[in-house]
Amino acid sequence: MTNSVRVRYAPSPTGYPHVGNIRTALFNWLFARHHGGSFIVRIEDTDVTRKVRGAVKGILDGLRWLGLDWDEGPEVGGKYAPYFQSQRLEIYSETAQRLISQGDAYYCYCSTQRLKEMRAEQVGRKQPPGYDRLCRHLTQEERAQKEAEGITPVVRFKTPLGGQTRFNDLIRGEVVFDNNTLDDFILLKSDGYPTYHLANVVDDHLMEITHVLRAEEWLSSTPRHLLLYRALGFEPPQFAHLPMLLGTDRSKLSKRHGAVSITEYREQGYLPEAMVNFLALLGWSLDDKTELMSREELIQSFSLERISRTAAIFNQDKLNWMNGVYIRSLTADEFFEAVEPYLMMNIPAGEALISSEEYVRDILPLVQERARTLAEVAELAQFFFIDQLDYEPGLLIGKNMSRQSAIQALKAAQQRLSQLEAFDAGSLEALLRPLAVELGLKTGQLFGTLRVAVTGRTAAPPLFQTMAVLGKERCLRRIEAALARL
RNA sequence: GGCGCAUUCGUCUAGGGGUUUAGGACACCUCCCUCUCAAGGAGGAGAUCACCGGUUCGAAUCCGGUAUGCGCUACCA
Repeated sequence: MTNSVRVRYAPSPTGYPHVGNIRTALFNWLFARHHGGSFIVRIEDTDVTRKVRGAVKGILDGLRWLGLDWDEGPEVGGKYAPYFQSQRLEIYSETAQRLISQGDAYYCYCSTQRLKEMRAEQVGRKQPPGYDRLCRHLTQEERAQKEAEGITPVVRFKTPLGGQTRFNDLIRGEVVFDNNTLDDFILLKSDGYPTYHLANVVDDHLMEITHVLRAEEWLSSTPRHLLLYRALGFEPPQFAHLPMLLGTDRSKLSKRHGAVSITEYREQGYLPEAMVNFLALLGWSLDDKTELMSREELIQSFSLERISRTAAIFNQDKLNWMNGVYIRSLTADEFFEAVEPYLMMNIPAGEALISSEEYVRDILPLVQERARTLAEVAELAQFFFIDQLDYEPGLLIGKNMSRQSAIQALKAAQQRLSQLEAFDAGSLEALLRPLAVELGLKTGQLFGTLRVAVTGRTAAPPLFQTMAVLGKERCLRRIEAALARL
């Protein structure tokens, strides 16, 4: 297949995998899969000072968790290896050398101190800050002089002084920049590492990337990249700048908006399918109503044309809703599998799981439709796992009930229940409903009192099923304990 | 400050000159179901389509300007 689509996800391992970043990965992946192309992961570890240990693993684990498999990249290798930019340093410095000898780049010896002062002065004069090109015209002697002083230079690109750079963004349409608003940006840092601009352009070319789908924050850098492609004689890929993801206050999504790392969402018990579905809808839509879509459906219907141009706010409420939908759609076995690790993290639930998986499996259907996250499950089912219920005794006395009537109700229930042979939901209902009438209570009153006695809560799964799962022993003991509290 | 991008219910969005009294979803409210909570069902409220001009018989949709927001303006990506 010729002209096959090749896209890449190029994260920088400077922290944990941010959902905004992962959304970019998702769009790239969907685009590649939709077109039967290749999805490549390339680690852009060119900033030694910001490198974070374990970040690469976090990113890859995040992709794996969401089911975003890559055709080339770390662990799987590929024709264009290596896929870590820190292992491709020679390529970049050779390219920089070539640019210098072509006259498209030059050494710059300016100190960070001078650069800082220059910028401060420019800002003070309300001038746009930017490199003043001092070293662009250094003579041979001046350069030799600087070298003799032992200054390690950086390499800067000779940005054309005039003209315009334009391109057709696949999402935003034609974008035009005047070259004179661009300064002579750095290609190679003094530590020998390339900047994003150089490494990105070189690798996208070498790895034969056909489409660059990246966040909007890169839009302003695109003319620099285009200028580089031209100087290098490379044919540029197509660009598509994705809308950004914002926090609830419309600023760039960050820590203070809550969870931002995909790892955190995983820990909180969001299902990967829900996460993929939700993230896909942030900046992309199929039509005016379709919202619930599987990975396959997303792949099939994904297209660049339907990506929106406006930044999107990450709506946690909607994610919660969607995750609940996905949780409810799970079969009993799938739900058990999914929730098991979360139960193990909760001490009483974990112990129950170890001592009787059957018991836990009986409990799960009662909480499945009430949980929005897997982490919530242990909390919702907590009363199934502990013996000492902790609740306000007053809760046993329902609306329009007296302490006396609550005691009377519990005693009567205790008495009847102890004689009940078949302790299943149907039998319990057949026994308890008439009992309410007998006691002159509304069903809601009797059941409410029993619910608190048996679960310690006013909101819980349906009473009869709950009691059936708890079993006769436990129910009677809890009623006894409730009586003691009144 | 300069440059760039954007602007439809609180939020995600549909819509791209007449089919729109601007549709859907989340959240919110009411009712139904009901032993509570969920889930489900039926409704409701919520957007003068940022603003001002222009083009047109007709504009949320096209054009211009303004405002606002965001991004870039690093030997960070």
